[in-house]
Amino acid sequence: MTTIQNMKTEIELILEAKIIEAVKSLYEVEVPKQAIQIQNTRKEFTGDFTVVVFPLLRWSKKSPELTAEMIGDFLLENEIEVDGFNVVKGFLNLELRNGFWPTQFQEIYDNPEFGRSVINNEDPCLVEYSSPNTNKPLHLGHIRNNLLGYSVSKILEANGHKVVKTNIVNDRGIHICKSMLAWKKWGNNETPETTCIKGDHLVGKYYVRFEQEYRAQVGSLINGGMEKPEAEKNAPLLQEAHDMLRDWEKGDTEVIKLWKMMNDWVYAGFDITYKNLGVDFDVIYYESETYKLGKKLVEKGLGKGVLFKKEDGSIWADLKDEGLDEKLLLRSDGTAVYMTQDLGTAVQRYNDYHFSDHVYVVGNEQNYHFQVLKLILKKMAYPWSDHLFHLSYGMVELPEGKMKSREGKVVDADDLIEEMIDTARVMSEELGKLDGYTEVEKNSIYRKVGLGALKYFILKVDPKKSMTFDPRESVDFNGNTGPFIQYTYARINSLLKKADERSIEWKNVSPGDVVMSDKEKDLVKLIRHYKFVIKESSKSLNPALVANYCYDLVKEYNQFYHDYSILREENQDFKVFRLQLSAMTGRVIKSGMELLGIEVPEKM
RNA sequence: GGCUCCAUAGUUCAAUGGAUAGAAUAGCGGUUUCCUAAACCGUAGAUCCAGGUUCGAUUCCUGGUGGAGCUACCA
Repeated sequence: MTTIQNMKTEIELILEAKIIEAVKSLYEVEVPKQAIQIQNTRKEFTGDFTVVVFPLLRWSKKSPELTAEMIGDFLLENEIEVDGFNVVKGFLNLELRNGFWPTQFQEIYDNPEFGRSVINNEDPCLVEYSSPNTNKPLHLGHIRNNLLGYSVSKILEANGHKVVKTNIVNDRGIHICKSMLAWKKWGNNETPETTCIKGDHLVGKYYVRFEQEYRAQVGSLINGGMEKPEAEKNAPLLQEAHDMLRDWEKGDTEVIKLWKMMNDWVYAGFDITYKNLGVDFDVIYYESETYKLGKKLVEKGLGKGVLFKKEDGSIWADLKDEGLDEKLLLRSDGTAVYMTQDLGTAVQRYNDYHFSDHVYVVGNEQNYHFQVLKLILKKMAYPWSDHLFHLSYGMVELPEGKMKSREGKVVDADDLIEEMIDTARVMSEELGKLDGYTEVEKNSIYRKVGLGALKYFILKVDPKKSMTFDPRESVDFNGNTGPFIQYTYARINSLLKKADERSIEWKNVSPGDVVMSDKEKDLVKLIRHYKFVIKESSKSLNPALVANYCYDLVKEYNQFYHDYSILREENQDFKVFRLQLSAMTGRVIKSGMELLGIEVPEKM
């Protein structure tokens, strides 16, 4: 991803230039920028910024310590911001003048858009996520997908990208025919209304039913002496499902009618889940519409000689030159496969939006699929194929192993959301802090906290890594959790409210000369770091960076809050500064959590 | 078999090639006449193995071991 952000006024750049100057003056060489390593000084050491001098030794031809001393001396004399330094091994720790951090803080505090960039590219970035099948309800794996997609969209926006959130609904194919067939055979005309079952769950029930009946058929065929692969292929139920798919592609009225009805049940169900999860989309594509374009593209590719046809009439892409295998694009009976649809969807989207980049949030089990998708589009000479990114995330596993949706061994999304909110309610009632609030207020807070716990638990993990979801741990609201962060926000909010109640003037006054303690300076540094975090998380499409940052910030603030008086501080300047520091921390928490799709409660 | 990814405290997660590998949780021990104790402090505990590159490797390279995924005319 490309990120444009104006960082020219940064102290790092000033120091970098000065160090280049120092080296030039001391050793008479012009060193490249890459050789200048500046990092934040680690807390154990004294100083604000640290220059790593090892890369400079080849020019200085002196020991690390001496090189550091010489550069330190030069900076002390020639750079007004540098007030002192110390050298530890090859590390030159620079100490900045007293006024530096207060000034930095005021700049940050006065900038209401701190951390965010203005839109700098009119062509949007498309983010596809969710991508459900319409044959079963959403589960834990989808939750990770949805949270990642939504959060990545927010993060890209914060970095100045226009974003179009999109969804592709896999509403056609053999999977939905399985549910349809099972409902037709054993459904007794059940509907969400007659059963009071959420539509997606009802359809899912028949998908499971199909699998059960199918397994039974395969079993009896094997008992009859058939080999397993043969039996799996020839089971009458599967044949019937395939017949149904062919009828569907032909436009058979009966089949289409059934298909529409059942899909509508599912959509109504999904809408509820999406709403509860707090995610949404700007545009939704349906494979039942894009697969036709996909088929046309395949025909076109065949005509151009980019693709080839086998004797049985199936159409393939030959990717052996690219180190991959042959890939089927159209079955011998002329029906489309997954790849056909995705080709069509991609082209359709480019025609619709002229996107600058397109992010696909899809599980890592489809790495091969996206590799192939890009290659085929490239072969077909679409220049934008280089701008497709597969945000490949790892599986969510349960402590007892993998989820298996065919066996019904899944954590259902709706159940999980409800459980989290319930747990939040129980915890909160035990603590009794919301006594006196209305039911509506309380429920709103339970929701925020329960979902905050769930979302943070999932988003704090690096997307590309597979993760273990332990229900017991996910409902923990202490430690490195969403509620811990929310709690800190609520505390800050309460503090500021008290300040206002006591008519303390703090919002728009300058605190004058403040000598910051180390703790306060650490907090300011960490707040300042937020914009780097946003930038980096956008570059790497990684919300976990934001999540872990929020935690670090809150941890730091809690220590400050514990050790320092704020409202009781007698020095007016210090009091104002600490209130502003608290308010700023709150703003960053809220902003960061927003990027994760997590709401923060005003009290809890 | 081939390709890809992963391996860090008991457990769940961190660590742009940099200083003494951080947290959380579970364990043990503390803090509340005071701005929300869903908090804070202390204690103990880890880089799969063997080489290599480097001033410096959890990070990069090679080999091994262990695990996951893909390799479907399913999506």
